[in-house]
This record gives sequence, structure tokens and C-alpha cells, in this order.
Amino acid sequence: MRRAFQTCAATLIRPASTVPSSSLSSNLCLRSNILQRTAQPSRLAYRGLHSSLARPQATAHEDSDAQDGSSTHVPGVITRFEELGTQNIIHPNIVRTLTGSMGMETMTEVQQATINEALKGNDIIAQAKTGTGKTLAFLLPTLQNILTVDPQLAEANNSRRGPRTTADDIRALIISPTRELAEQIAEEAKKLVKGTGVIVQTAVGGTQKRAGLQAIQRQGCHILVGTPGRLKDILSDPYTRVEAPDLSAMVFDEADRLLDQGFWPEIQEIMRLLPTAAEKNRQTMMFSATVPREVVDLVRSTLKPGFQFVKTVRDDEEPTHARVPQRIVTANGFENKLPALVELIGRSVEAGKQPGGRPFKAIVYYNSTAEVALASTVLKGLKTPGTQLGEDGNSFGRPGSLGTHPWAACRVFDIHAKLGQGQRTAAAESFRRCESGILVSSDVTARGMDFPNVTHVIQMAVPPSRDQYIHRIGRTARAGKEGESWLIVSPEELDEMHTRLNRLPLQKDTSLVTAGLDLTREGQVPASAGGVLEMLRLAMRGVPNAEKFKAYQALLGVYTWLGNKRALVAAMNNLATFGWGLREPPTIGAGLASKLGISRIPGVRIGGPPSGSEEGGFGGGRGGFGGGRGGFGGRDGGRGGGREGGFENRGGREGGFGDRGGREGGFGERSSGDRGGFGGGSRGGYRDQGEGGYRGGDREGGRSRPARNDTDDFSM
DNA sequence: AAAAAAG
Repeated sequence: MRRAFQTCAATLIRPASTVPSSSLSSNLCLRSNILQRTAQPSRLAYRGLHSSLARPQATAHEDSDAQDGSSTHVPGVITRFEELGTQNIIHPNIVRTLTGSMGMETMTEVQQATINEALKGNDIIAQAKTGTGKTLAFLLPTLQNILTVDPQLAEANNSRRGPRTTADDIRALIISPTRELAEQIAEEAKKLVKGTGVIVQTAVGGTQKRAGLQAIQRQGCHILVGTPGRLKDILSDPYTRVEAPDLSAMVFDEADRLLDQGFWPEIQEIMRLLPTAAEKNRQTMMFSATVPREVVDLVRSTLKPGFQFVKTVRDDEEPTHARVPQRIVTANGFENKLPALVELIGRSVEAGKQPGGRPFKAIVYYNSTAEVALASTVLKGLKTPGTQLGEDGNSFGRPGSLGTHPWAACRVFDIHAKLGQGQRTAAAESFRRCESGILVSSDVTARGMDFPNVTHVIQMAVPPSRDQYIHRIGRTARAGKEGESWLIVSPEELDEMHTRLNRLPLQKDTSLVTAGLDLTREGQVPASAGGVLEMLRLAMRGVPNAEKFKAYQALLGVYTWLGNKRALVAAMNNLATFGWGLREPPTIGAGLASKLGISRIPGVRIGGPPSGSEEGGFGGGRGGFGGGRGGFGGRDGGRGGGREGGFENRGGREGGFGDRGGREGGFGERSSGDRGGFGGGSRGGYRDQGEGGYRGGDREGGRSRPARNDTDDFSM
């Protein structure tokens, strides 16, 4: 087959009805300059609702465009919003707002490629990279089409003689997979309709249904933006009088997400509540940065036969931004992840303060809500070690020592769907507005959310899917800005990472000292790393056990894909003890253990309600990470120098982080008799029992950092 | 037990 796409500009437009679905995203290319006034006849074929109309003509397009080597520079292409007004494509009232209060000048590629197409009423599915203005790409034609049908709506309705608009006059429905994204879209829509008489309303869960309904009923509604559940709710409830007999457009933002398993039934129900195609011709637009092959069939069955597939990302190109370095850190174990995160943040916060640096602003992604809760509690609870030096000259590890948060102006927020909507909204708002901050997040914010000036996206585990990875890192480097991506995984996750993140430009990074330590045994570490570990140990003590138990169970659920159950349990138990400072791993119910297939795995503690005793938090008992006598063991001590090494104190003072020096135990002041490593109150047997040599063996056996100690780029 | 989304 001809490979026309190689000579084509980035925008690929294809009448999907002309090709079998299997090759929908492959090599066919039409020119991107669809804003030329000379509209191709076939593009209007949608009205016929018969694919036979579009078919032959589209083939002709293929032929004529095959020779077109560069469509990036085509005379007549409209690139500025202003021209949309002067050429009477978009109503001047809208253009005035766009170029005025909204400050828009030049259209992005996806906007150029879709706006004119959408104005013709064609169904479209558009794929474009994150942060390239997809929202405006569908809002603008949606609004203009409303004005075209109803020109009076172009003028702001200033009359006070009651509303002209009613709750049953919805013209466009915009669906989003998350509440915050719906609100964000609505906010942009409200800006855009200023100066017109069009009314925008929202319908999302977690809000007072009555209040939202009242707004719709009192002010009317032309464009309704919402999440599937609430939309279905109010559309199906006749009492609301919210109806859409004149619906002319429907938009699926994050379309692939909305068409996937979890949402599809609800989406179908919503469509069932709307006028049928026979009753009312309706335009459907779908947008996303990712369009997986699995949803293409669904797209085809949902869109009209002559629909356009607009791609502004080529098939042989990454769907991520080239300007985002994607770093991958292999932590020695799960218990190393938080230390590595804290080290990375500390370093980056400092870098952000340097002249020319951008203030550090990061989103930290976890795969479960319980982990988000735990990590945010920990990060919020960090304190710099007291500034006073004790008798032993040691400034760290003194309980009760006054300390401020180490990252001062960089505040920590958290967001996930199990928080109340008020908290969610507050977190999103605060993070959006802050100059420097950290948002610990579940995948609620992974798609579409536009937080300005995010400098880092940090993923704390293998993401649930390749697409989700792409969307998450799309929270940075938006609107032409820079940003960097970090992914912190443990050795157990490496195979799956390679599978899920195949062919993405990941780059190994070994610069984080704490990622490579063996925290299951004592050893010496550089002072900076010691400071990180100590801060974490103290912060961990302030975390309620319940949060740790929940996170433990959640993690077992998250990692069900991990086939090696022994390795899974061993890894989680190391995390719980050496990472979270639990004296022994939490128990889990017999039923759960059975479902997870780990009932008979050594190290699993079957119990009633989740329990587990805690011993002093991170680093729990006596001993600490290399605490004890002997200070840091001297330069010759090297790593893994046994229990005698303190983990701090370049100066080699005695006692390391130890408490006042009296006891032999390192910084753990509880003197409980446990011999904890860093985070390690545990001598809970499972480690010594070998777990198939998981810790000892694997760790020395090449899984550990030194064995992967290279910085080569690799494409996976 | 594992994002999200209706209470």
C-alpha cells in the first residue's frame, strides 16, 4: 500500500468510511489545510448519512494529495483567530472575546485541522497531543453552529424581562470523564460565550443536584457540560424538565476513556435519552490524545458513516512531546520509592530557586487512592531536622525538635475520588493557582486537566496503561512550555513496564542516591541521603496506622497482575516494614487473601480486621539504618558495611544519627528491642525465612542498581 | 482489593 503519510504534514485527515477499521490509523493522508474556503465536495457528504457518497470522492483525494509533499505551508490556510472573523467563519462577537479577553492569537494545529471541519457539521474524531488546545477546538465550532442556527443568540441577552431560554433547549452536550475536567471545560466555555446570549451550565456529581437544576431552570441552558452519571441522572428524571429535543451537537472529551468499559453503558443510556438520528440530525465530535485501536470500532458505530478522523500526530511519531525528557528510575525496592521521591523533590525545589530556574510544581501520581492518602500525609508531615545541635553534635533525629517543612513555599496538596467534592475542588484550585506546589494525585487528574506551569510529572509506579502514562505526562509541557517526566519503579515492575510502555523514549536515571540503597539492611549512606531517610522516618511516625493498612491492601490489589506472588508479598512486606516503619506487615482477611491468591504464600498474615503493630514509624525500633556505634563507618566503610555504620555524618562522629549516644541503637529512640533497619522495625521472620531468597538473593543478584548502572537511552 | 463515575 502506498505510504503517503511519509510525505505528509502532521495532520492526517481521512474519511473513515473509505477504509476498513483495521487500517483506520494507518497510512492514508489528506491535506491539512481544510480551512481553505474551497471545501471539497466529499466533505459535505455527511448529510446524506450514506457512506457511498463519500467513498469515491475520498479516494480521489488520496490520489490528488499523494503528490502533495508539504501541506504545512499552504496559501490560504487560516492560522489566526482574527481571520476567522474577517472571513466570516466565526461570529465577530466570539472572535472579539477570543482575541480580546481570552488573549488568543494563533490557532494550534488541531484547531486549524478541526474547526472548519466541525463547522460544516461533520462528525469528527480528533487526535492531538496533550496541551494543544483541544477544548477550544470543539468549543468554538460548537458555539458557532449554535449561533448559525439561531442568530439571535449571537447577541448578549441584556433584557431583564425573564429568560428566553428554558431547561429543555439544550443544543450541545459535552461529556467529560471527570468532574474537575467538566468544570474546567465549562469555565472555558463560559469565557467564550461572553458577549453572546448562549448559556453554559454544568451537571457533575458531588454537587447539589437541586442547586444545579435550579440554575438550569432559571437561566436556561444551551450548552450542558457534565460527567456521565449526573447527566444521565438529570436527563432521565422527567421532573427536572431538562431535555434536548433540539440537540445539535454532542462532544466526547477524552473520547477513548468515555467509550471504554467503565463508561460505555452509561454513555449508551444517555444517548438513548436524546433524540434519535431520525428525529434530529446531530453532530458528534470526539477528542483525545490517545485513540487506541480497541475503541475504533466503537467510534465507527457511534459516529456517522462519513466522519473524519483528524490526526495531528503521525503513526510513526510518539504521542508525547519531544521536549519532555522521560526519566525512569529503578528503585531497589518499593521501600525506596518515597525516599527517592523526597530526594528528587528536594533537589528540584532547590534547582527551581536558582536564577533562571522555574518554581518547582509537580504532580505525583499513584495508582490507588490509599497510596495517595498515605504519601500526601507523609509529604505534608515532613520537617527539616532541628537546627539546634545536640550534645553529640547531631542535629537530626531529635524527636520534638523544631522544624519547618523542608520545601517551605512549595505546598503539598492531594486529590482523588474518595475525597469529598469540596476537598477535591479546593485542591485543584489551590494547585492551579499556586506558584510552587506538589499535587499528590490518583488518575482523577490524569486527563485533560490544565494546571499552569507544571514542571514535573512523577509517576510512582508502572501506570495502568500506556495511554494513561501519556495523559499523565501531558499535565506538563503544555502550551509550548517545558517540563519533565519521572517514573519510579521497582525491579518487580520492570517486565510489565517494558510491556506497557513499549517504544516510548524512556531514559534511565541513576542520580537518586536513595533509590539505590538497600534499606532492608543497615549501611552507610551519604549525608544528604541520610537527611532524606531521617525526615521520612519521623514523618512516617505521624501517619495513622490505618492509612498504612489501607495502602497495603490497596497495593496488593493494584499488583494482582504480578504473577510471582511470593515476590509480591515479600516486596509489600518490605515496604510495610522498612518503608513505613511497621513492626510487622499488616494482616489481611482470609477471604481477601484467597481472592488475591496469596493465602498460602509465606509472609502473608491472615487476620480479622486489618491490624498490625507499629513501632516508631520509619526506622522504628532501635538500630535504625546503620545507626548504632561507629558513626558512618568512615570512608572506607563503603556501602553495605554492616550494622555498625551510622548513615550520616560525613565527619565520622560517633553515634551517627543515634540518640544521645547512650544506647547502642541508632536514631530509634523507642528502644523496643527491635533491630530495625531504616524503616525497619521488622524482624518479622519473613525476611529471614528466605522468601525464596527474594531479598537477599535477588538483591545481590543483579536486580539492584549497580547492575543497571548505566545512563544509556533506551527505547522500550 | 485495584482510576473513574450517581446517590
